[in-house]
Amino acid sequence: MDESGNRSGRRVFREDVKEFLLDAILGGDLKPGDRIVETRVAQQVGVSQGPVREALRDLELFGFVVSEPFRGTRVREITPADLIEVYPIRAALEGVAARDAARHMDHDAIRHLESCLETMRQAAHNNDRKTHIEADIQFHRFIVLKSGNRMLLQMWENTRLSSSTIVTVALSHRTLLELADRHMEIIDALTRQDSELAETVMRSHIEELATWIADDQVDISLSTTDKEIA
Amino acid sequence: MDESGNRSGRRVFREDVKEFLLDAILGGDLKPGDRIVETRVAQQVGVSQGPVREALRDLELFGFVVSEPFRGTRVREITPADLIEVYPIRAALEGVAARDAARHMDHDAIRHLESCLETMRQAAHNNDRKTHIEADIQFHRFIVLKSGNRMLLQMWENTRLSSSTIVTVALSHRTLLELADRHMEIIDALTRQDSELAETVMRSHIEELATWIADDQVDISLSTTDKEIA
DNA sequence: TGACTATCGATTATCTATCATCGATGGGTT
DNA sequence: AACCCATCGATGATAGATAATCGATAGTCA
Repeated sequence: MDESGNRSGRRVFREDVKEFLLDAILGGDLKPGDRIVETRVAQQVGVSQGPVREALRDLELFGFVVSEPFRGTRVREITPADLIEVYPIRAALEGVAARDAARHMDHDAIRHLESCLETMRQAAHNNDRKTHIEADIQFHRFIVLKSGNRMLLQMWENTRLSSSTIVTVALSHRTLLELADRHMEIIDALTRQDSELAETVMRSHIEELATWIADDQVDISLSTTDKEIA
Repeated sequence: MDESGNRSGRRVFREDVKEFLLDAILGGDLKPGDRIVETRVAQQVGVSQGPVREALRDLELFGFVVSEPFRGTRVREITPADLIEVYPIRAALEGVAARDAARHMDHDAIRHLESCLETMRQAAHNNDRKTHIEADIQFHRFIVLKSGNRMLLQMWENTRLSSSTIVTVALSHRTLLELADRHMEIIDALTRQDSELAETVMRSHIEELATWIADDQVDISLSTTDKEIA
């Protein structure tokens, strides 16, 4: 079965439109607050308005955009207040994921995480924020995958939890190397196959991000240049 | 602002269709495995196919139905394996909700929970499963609401976590009174405004459900009559 | 009798046209 | 100059038509 889950491999246009829009949002072509006009997107992608409406609705439920009936759709502006709400959720979900994953972490799995960490370090060295973020997300996603809980993985992917990593990297004032190296303790906990420790460490790892955002919130209001995301 | 969040109060047809379908699914008119034909629903509700497609997509993302491109939509069959995956998620999320809610539980809030518990007890006495379920959901929803985390509440509502309560009541072999009374310890923990205790108790409350489902799974495969949901 | 293939009906996906809504703007009045 | 209201353009929402897809069925052949 192909990646779209369809036996025949046929895809609906909604998926193409969604990819197009996600690329634009995550790539910076569409910025927070930007209005998304259905008919314009339809023209750009080469489809009719229907699949565009469906794609936008998906993205709305995933938290990437916001809309009101008859008033159009905008790219969601993620505020520090949003992040402060999302981190307890991430901490809880990824804590459970780490707990259940700890029982399935063989040598290859640990090496995969170490590889992600090494990629983060290299990216920090090169000041390559984009690669750093992708490796960070890949690190966390792998742990959720190893938990064996498909519903948890779907929920993790279908919310904008992973996009919060993007904003954290942008908003926090830590160096990329700092952000990379703090993943080491997760690897240690998972290597020990200690479920309880894995959960505790993962929750602390994420809850600390919320503390940083909360502490920096005063700074942010005094300085707007940090809002730019690579 | 009205409940649809729209300033002018205008609603799109998608919401009407969604309510229609949810009523049919939760009310038993549409059973797990039943096929949902877009054009037929459109005719029944009195709208065109477009809003029906949008409503079905929402319900798919919420986990109530499943579909494949070009192959139609069916009501999702919730298996014990599904539940065993959902409970760790519920436990984690509602644990966090209880933790954060514990700081905001004034006297009126405690009384509201006690009222829900009393409704459950009355429903148990009357063998009224539907009212019992509704009060149970209301109980948990209120705690999530009191956490003050809007995103958590939205996530709790936008997944089918609440529908897992429906299935648990049906699948577990406990009496309705047993199911009602086990909420008492949550109220106790919240009354103490003890965040850590509240989280621990809530997680145990939900994780125990998973244990019951896992233990009963052998029984379920031997007896199909229990699959009927009131 | 079983396997294979063509056909058809049901249904989904998409397109186009049109209606409804909202916000911006300009003119008129005070 | 400020305020109010009518109008209009842009855009969202929906209806109806049509194209594409899939599964069931029937016919044919070995």
